[in-house]
Amino acid sequence: MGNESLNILKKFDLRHTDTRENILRGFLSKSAAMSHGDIETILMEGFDRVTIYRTLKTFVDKGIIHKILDDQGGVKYALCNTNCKSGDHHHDHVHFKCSCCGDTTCLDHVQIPSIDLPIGFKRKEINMLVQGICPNCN
Amino acid sequence: MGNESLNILKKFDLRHTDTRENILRGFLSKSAAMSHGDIETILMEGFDRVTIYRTLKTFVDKGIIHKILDDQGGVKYALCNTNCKSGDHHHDHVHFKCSCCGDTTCLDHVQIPSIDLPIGFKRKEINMLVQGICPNCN
DNA sequence: GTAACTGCAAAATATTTGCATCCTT
DNA sequence: AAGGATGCAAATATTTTGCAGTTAC
Repeated sequence: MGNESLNILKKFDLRHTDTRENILRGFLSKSAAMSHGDIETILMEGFDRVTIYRTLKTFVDKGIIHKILDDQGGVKYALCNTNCKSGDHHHDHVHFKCSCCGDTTCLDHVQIPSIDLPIGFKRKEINMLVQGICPNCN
Repeated sequence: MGNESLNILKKFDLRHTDTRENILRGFLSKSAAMSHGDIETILMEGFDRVTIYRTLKTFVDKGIIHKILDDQGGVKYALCNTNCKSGDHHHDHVHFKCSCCGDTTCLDHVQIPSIDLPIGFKRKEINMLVQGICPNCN
């Protein structure tokens, strides 16, 4: 068994520090995506804003977490489920934001449907954000 | 014929001012979405940053333009093509961002495909952002 | 020991608010 | 004339950068 967050840090060749371990623990224990503010909250006092920014950046770069944007430009982060590698994210799943509780989640098993683009357009990556009501609020 | 931007202002019950007319002219003459910075550029000097913010907000509220976010959270605006009313936008089309030239456009004729959500989720609104290469850069 | 990581200060950016003045209707 | 719109200053919010000190390996 061992400590899941430690394993992740080791797997991605990152040093083990308190901030990193706690942030990872937060992600592992919560299914919804977290904003910078959410993370500040779970860390309580004693952690530096800047360190959080840098930690999140590091995690995104390594492919441990990915950025999620809502319709208003709000930034959140969530664990990468599949095999994302450094600088190479694969997220062809849908993001869902509940307009009631505000939680944003990755619908890992919902594939983004294919789409017919007009002539001349070449698709590379698709992001899809669905807004509505989640099961908890329904 | 007359002045298109004047007509729009009249239609939406807004006063005719230089800033508004010029910003609208900008939108009408450009097919790609514009960021706050883009607008500052086309207006050249003599216009206040704050006024632009307020003008854009007014236009969004009235349903003249809509906000578009790219994958990095960049904010752009584009004219509403269809019949959007005050506080009630209808944008079931796809947004396309060219990773080459950076232009973001509304693919008005591409409908967002329907999607099967897991049980318990209720869809309200869907946003779709496709990234790739546009015809101009292809 | 050394490179990586943190924490603090400060800079750079982005957006909002208050208020006096000016302009459209 | 009157309310709406603007411009300036300043407040907020968000993210980045520099650097010295600390820590994991």
